[in-house]
Amino acid sequence: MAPKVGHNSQAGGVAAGQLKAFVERIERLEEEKKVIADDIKEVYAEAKGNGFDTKILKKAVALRKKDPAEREEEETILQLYLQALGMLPQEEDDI
Amino acid sequence: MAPKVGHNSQAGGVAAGQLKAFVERIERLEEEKKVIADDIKEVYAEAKGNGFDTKILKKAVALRKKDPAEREEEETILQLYLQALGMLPQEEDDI
Amino acid sequence: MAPKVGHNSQAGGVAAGQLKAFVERIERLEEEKKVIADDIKEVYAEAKGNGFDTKILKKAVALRKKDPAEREEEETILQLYLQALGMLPQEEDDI
Amino acid sequence: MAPKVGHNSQAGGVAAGQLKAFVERIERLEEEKKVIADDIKEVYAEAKGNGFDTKILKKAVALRKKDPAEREEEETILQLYLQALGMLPQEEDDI
DNA sequence: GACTCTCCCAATGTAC
DNA sequence: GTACATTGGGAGAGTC
Repeated sequence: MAPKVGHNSQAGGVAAGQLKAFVERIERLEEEKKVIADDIKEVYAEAKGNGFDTKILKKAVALRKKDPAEREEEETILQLYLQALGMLPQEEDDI
Repeated sequence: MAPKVGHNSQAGGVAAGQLKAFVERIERLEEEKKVIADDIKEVYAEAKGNGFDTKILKKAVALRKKDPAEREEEETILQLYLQALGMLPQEEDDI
Repeated sequence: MAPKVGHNSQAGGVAAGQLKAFVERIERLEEEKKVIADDIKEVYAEAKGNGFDTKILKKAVALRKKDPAEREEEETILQLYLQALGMLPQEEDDI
Repeated sequence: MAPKVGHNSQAGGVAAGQLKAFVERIERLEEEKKVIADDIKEVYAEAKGNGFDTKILKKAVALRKKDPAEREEEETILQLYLQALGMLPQEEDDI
């Protein structure tokens, strides 16, 4: 007789039915995700069509996600580093 | 007199209202996307909890997206290369 | 009196000299890295010019890095999954 | 008689010797690249040990690569956007 | 109290 | 050149 395996058999030790279920859930979700990703692209394209700079727009969106305090902190340190590296117009009050 | 700017003024040349609208649409969509991405992670975690190997599961999902013919083709060429590099158990019909 | 700062002064609390040294070391190394990365691209291009498939060649190189045993293991599990998903030509010994 | 193939035989249509040569060149270069990448990490680690903020240090290094004029331009536009989004301390001269 | 282990983010590398 | 996916590193929590 052939191996007695049901529709949820574990042929080779793998629960095929369960695996399929997982894979299908993942695929469904990934599809949804792709739709949304495309929507986002569309918005950027539309913004671009209205004269906005996509690259910088993305930066602005990214900055919005950050905690303002933390952002401030980082910016301050960055300015210090840039200054130390001579990458900023010299400090006027030191002249 | 202060610059005469309306609610959709272009202070500094930027249409603030329009920009905000774009940014908010993007943020809303990104939120949705994040929710789904989290859902996907959950499914993988659940699969892992059921004994499946996450990394390999991802590979399987990726393979499913590919055209079978193309996949076959690639696999064939890869086997050729691996053989040429001596990375395969020797060809039996050559022994 | 003005702050007494030497050539390694910590204007703003940052040791400028030290920072510059770090940055310059990093930049030098990144340059070297870029040169090598370009060399690698050239080799792939040359291989392509000799009829090899770049994409698959990269896969072969990647596989070479892996421990053979581990690779075998992963491949085995993947096959199990693919079989459970009905993505493999049917098992002959089950027919 | 066995297939008459020389040391550079094209068993299966693949020039094994040539392929090996390419792969070995690539691997050698990738090794070198890895060494340098590790060196870079070390420098960052050392900088961190000296009190520098790695994340921001990376930003500074990245900024250095950019053309100053372009950088300035981008920064200006970004500020416009942030202002339009109300993410900047309000313009004093407008109060 | 330290150490491991896991989870998350960032960064690199790859595919389109 | 851009966008995705994967990998590696860092941080944080739980355990011994």
